[in-house]
Amino acid sequence: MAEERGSADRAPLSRGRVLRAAVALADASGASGASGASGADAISMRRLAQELGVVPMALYKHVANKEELLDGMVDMVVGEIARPAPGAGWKSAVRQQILSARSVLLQHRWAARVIESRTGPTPAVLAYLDSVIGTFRDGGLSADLTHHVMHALGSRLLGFSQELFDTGRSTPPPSTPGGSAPDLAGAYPRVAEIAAAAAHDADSAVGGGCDDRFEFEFALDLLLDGIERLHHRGWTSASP
Amino acid sequence: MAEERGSADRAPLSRGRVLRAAVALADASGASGASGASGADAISMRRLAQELGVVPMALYKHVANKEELLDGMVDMVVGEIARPAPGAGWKSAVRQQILSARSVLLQHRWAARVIESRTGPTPAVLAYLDSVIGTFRDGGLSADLTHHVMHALGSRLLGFSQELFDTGRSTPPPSTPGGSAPDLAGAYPRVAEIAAAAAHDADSAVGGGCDDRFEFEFALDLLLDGIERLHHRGWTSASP
DNA sequence: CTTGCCGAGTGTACGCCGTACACCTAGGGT
DNA sequence: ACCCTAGGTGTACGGCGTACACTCGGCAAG
Repeated sequence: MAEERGSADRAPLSRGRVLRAAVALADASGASGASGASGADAISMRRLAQELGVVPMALYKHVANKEELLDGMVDMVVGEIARPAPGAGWKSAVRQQILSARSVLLQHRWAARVIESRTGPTPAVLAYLDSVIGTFRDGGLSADLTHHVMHALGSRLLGFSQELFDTGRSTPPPSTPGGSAPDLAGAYPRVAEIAAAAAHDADSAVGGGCDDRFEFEFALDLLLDGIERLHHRGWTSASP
Repeated sequence: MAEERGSADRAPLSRGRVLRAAVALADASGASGASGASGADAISMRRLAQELGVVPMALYKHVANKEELLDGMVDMVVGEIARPAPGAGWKSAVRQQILSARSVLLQHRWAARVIESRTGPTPAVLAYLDSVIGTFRDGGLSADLTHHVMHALGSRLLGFSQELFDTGRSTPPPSTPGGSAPDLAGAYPRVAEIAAAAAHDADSAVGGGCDDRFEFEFALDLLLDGIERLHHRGWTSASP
């Protein structure tokens, strides 16, 4: 069974193989040089079938439809998130867990958009949430507080940045691309001022954007610190 | 010019009319009864053209392509967000502003997904951000802190819930739809426990979901309180 | 060995999508 | 009278997801 030979690999095709190929295809299509859509757009049944050396309809013997394919891809990615080291307190355990989720998302840049497009939870996501909830509960947080805290963290639990526009790359999508740059500084002076504050230390980011990692941890710690305070205060759903 | 008559309105078609019709179409296609996709999926050039009694290609005389159409729709929705009452302090002003943004998003349920799909900022979004930044700065927050705070709030500024899966409606997307319900309670006991805590007070939500408004304000206040504390402490980018 | 089944892979076809391109046509400035 | 142009049209192309009928190979039952 462990025999997959030759150039045109004719391994018998299975749900696992389909899903793995789909993830690989999406990974490989990030910022494609030519001939292909990038990221999530690259995932089409036809393209995936071609990648597997198979006719498109063959895939439907292993996944019900494209939605289920995407669900499977999400589960595959979420399954990559490392489980936390058991020693630390709930706060640093959750922190570490979420940062680990973020690092997985950074390795699969298409995944954020795909996860956003899902309407219901997939098994791996539920298992992940279950584990995070366990960390909170074992840390002593009440079920009540934990419930609201899970909502408050929301997609950040999976490493989402929740940026408004995907960071970096600012200038020309809306108006004239060839014109000068009076737009930002002139029409939106406050935005310009704040954007200028981004140039504080050009250390981690590749190009002109903000320090994404710093921003992510800033927001995360803001939330975790707030949660800790509520916990110490014995917060419940009825409080001033 | 101000004469639009008759049943089959033959007003000359303009960018504004196209955009307005697109927003109306998307609004009307939320939870469609029959014959149509719901929400964001309902927005297709062909469908929109049909709605306007026109051939699809006619639209391209007023918008460059579908991306620009979506940008325009976003601007239209963001433009609906009420400007804040000028009296109050920065904290309640921002709070009120964000809740107002949320109420707009709730009136255009398709908008969240569309905004998420945009890659760059549109003019109305920039103007909105400019206004929020102004509130922070006028409230005395440093440019440095305001910068990070804007990142931390992220899409929540526009009223996004940032839920992991769009809330309510839990059960059957992943596994067998006809089976019993041992899945959740059995396989994910912590999730079940936390979900049970959702049944605290069934007041505001329509059906079985959580109290979305409460969750939203909980998270928002968690962030705003944290921001306030950092501000009072004189936080800067270098601090323990 | 024959027979029949059954599941994996195939081929064709449909309806939808965005949009490039050539065309027409009515209205207005010269 | 002229042509120019802006706005609307018709046709067509390539890509998408997927329904449906099929073929073909291996395998259990007879």
